[in-house]
Amino acid sequence: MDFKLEATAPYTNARAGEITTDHGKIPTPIFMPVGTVGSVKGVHFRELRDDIDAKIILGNTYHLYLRPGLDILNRAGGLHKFIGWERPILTDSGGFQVFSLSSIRKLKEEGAYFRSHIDGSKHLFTPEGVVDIERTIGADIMMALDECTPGTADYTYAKNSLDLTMRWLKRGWDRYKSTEGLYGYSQAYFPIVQGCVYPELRREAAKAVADYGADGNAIGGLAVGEPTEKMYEMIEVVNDILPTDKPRYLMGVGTPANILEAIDRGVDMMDCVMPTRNGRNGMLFTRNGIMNMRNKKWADDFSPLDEGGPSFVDEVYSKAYVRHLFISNELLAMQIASIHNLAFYLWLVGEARKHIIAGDFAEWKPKMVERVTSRL
RNA sequence: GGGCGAAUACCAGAGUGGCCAAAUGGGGCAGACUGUAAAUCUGCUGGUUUAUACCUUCGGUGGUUCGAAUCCAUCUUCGCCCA
Repeated sequence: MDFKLEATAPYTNARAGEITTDHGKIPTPIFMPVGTVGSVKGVHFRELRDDIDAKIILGNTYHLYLRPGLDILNRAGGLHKFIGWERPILTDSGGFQVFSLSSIRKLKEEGAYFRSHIDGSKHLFTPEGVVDIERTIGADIMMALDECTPGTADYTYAKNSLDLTMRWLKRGWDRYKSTEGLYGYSQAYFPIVQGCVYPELRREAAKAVADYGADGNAIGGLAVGEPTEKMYEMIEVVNDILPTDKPRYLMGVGTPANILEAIDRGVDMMDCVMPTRNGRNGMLFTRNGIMNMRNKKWADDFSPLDEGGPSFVDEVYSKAYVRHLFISNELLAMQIASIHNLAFYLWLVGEARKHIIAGDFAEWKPKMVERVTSRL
């Protein structure tokens, strides 16, 4: 994997660049749709590629390990072949499941013990084991196993949690360095900065992570319960230390405004379930603000879903029709919303990139933040 | 013409003397959702600008009772059965 920094916008830390992987190039800043179980929910790959123009998608180690399992993935020749997606894939390590499935997992020094949310069976995720799984999945970018510390953790918890994550990183990194990809292309391994909302922990983590000299570095444990301002502050603290010549990946963030603010602070890659999940639940993000498609006010609004928007669904379907589909609980509603939201997210980071290169990102961003946060 | 049964909030449908402004489901209105156990979850859904408060409601009318959606009489409408 290679990263080329192309431009930095004046008066900000926003950067434009390009990641090169064996499955293609990724312009940055970039938003990565989440396809946890090998599917971006409700969206065909043709739409994802040709309409949304996603450059890279996510898969999840924990979910794919449980289903379909490593044997199937290995025999399929890796996840790309299994799902029919030829562009890059990044896999999360299961670190987020350490957070989100906290009721059915137990952390030990050796790793994270999970009970499967599917059948209750017991599984152990070690830093080394996760690398092996991600090798089998064949992700272009593999994430280190971490503990995604809750944003509300106290200092002692956060410190111990970070220390564990850093010990796990060493073990995962060693496994990564001593193994190779199974399918003939290279795989990168990104360490993750934790440290909750404590600047000194974040700095300590960022320095330690930077020392590995990985192909890219991630910021995790944000947008997990802490105030938004704290999140922005932590991004600044960490990006002050992470190398500028490597991509920075802010994990799991966020709203359109979060994304613009993160880009402003030097983040290059982001992912979030929001465009798909909130889309399925009737929420549309647009250049002009947020729409709840279930609201009565759209019932007789026959204007295009998002006139001049980046996806075909924005023009061919009316607001009234999409509201009708949501009210009727039709599958098509969720598909249209997911396509729209993802296309919008990709459009948004694409615009950010243009303005970074043009040099007027600092003027463009606040106006855009105001627009995307308003409610229609 | 006779017999039986039923009428409850937007719909369906519980409730059969006080704990009933009335279960539950649907529908409706709004909100939440951030490295996906999520096509999910939460609130509201008679009126009174707030309400553990008051007012008006359970087909109509009239009664019994301290008290009625619940008991009685009668009328109306609907359904089924017999002529």
